[in-house]
Amino acid sequence: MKMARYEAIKSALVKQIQAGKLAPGDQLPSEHWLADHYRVSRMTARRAVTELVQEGLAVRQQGAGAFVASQRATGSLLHIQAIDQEIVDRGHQHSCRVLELCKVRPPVRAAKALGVGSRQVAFSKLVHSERTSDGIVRPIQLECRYIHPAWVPDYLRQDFEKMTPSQYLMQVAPLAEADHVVEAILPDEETAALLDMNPGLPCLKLTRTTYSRFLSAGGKANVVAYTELFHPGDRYQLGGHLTTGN
Amino acid sequence: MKMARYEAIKSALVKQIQAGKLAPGDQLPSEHWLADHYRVSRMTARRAVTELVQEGLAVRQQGAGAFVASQRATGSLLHIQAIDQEIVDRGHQHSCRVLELCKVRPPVRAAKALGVGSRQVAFSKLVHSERTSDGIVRPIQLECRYIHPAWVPDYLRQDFEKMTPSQYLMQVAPLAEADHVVEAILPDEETAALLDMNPGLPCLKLTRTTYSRFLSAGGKANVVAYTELFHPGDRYQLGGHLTTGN
DNA sequence: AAGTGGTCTAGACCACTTG
DNA sequence: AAGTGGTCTAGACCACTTG
Repeated sequence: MKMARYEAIKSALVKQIQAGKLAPGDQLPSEHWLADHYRVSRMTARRAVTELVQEGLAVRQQGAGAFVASQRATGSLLHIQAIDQEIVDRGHQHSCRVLELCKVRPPVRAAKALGVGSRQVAFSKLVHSERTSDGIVRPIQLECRYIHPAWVPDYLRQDFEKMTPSQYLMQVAPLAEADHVVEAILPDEETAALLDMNPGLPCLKLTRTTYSRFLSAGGKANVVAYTELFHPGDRYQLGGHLTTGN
Repeated sequence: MKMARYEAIKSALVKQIQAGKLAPGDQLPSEHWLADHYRVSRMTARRAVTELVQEGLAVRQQGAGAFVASQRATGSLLHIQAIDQEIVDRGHQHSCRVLELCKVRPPVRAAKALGVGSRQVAFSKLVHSERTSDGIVRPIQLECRYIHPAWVPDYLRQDFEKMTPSQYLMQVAPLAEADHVVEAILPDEETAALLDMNPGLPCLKLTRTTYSRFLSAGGKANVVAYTELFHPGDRYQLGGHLTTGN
């Protein structure tokens, strides 16, 4: 197992950072110096530094140099998946039921996120259920989604029991980004009933604002959807494993 | 504003992917072909492809080629920060109070995560509070942390009102990764009291398992800490913005 | 055997920051 | 003015996958 030369340089630098010889804020050796010192071309030395930057261990500033990144506080990442995917990944069966699919005047928070003022938008309300291997079916997510009208003229004509709104949107408006907010709330009566849960027990609520990869052009907004997702607290948890540092 | 040549190639490829001319699974033009076609060196063509891969739009397979990545389900990421950082970022003041700092026999779930059997481990229990600009101080997080004994012999001698456990651990055992689980729960009486919240109102609970970047060696475990974090549901939400794809 | 990506060279010019 | 990173060239050899 031969180590690439850029990897050797990189791990030498990592070692110095971990040993504290290079403290946060300290300047790394310049790419030219590394190239000389390790007798490699600058492209190779540069790659070592580039990977440190990509891994969040260093930052670069053109004209000035590369510096050891300040230790980030326990910054970690949580991966959020589509609910149907999540259920399938657990080895269970997903199904969903459409409760509403119509035009509505959105609540203020949704109208704000979508930037539609007081115009009407497409709205869908679904319950996603999970069937475990014992055959038990239980609701796991209530999805309330407000769609920017410019983006999805055909949204209201879809059959979301066959293809989830999330899947449909992915096709017509490839998604690039999403904002998420996670909260613990007490469900209102209707939500508790739809999720088949004891009122008084908490809900995990996700609020998602979805953006498209296509840049906004010609009056089309960049925000595609504003979605509120409610989960029974005793039946659903959000899990994630991801690396620290950037 | 001149566009770099690798960026031009990259955006040409992105356009073809978005237009559907290159569908998921299709092979991208080879780096050699791109170099010829755009009259650039292969290093430059390669960089264009490399960035597509890093952005999750393509995957490479040595010897075979690069291929358009399959559209992922709405996978998005949530950034989780250390609480003190989060409070400071909001422009408020952070403080914390140590409730317990001792050795304990950990609960089963913690013992399992740490891999310590029935041995004793270091334990800390803190309340983190936020002081807003109006001078109001309110608890925002209850932190219960179990520490693998092999990793932090001096843990129990620290003054965590000066430096948070998270900051301390970062110094002695540089963190690489963390598992997170997010739940909505009802707090028990003690937790509700410590967080100064109405019992009956929900808590946002984060469970974090922290790993070190240093590989396990000589019997030292790789898991550094198992932590449970409780937040008042009406005062705290987890927010995050991040790109999709990968 | 031919094509592909993975690594690497030994230069070059440029934009930018710093003393 | 000197040093730094940002981009780029025109090659090379290698490891790997595919027909």
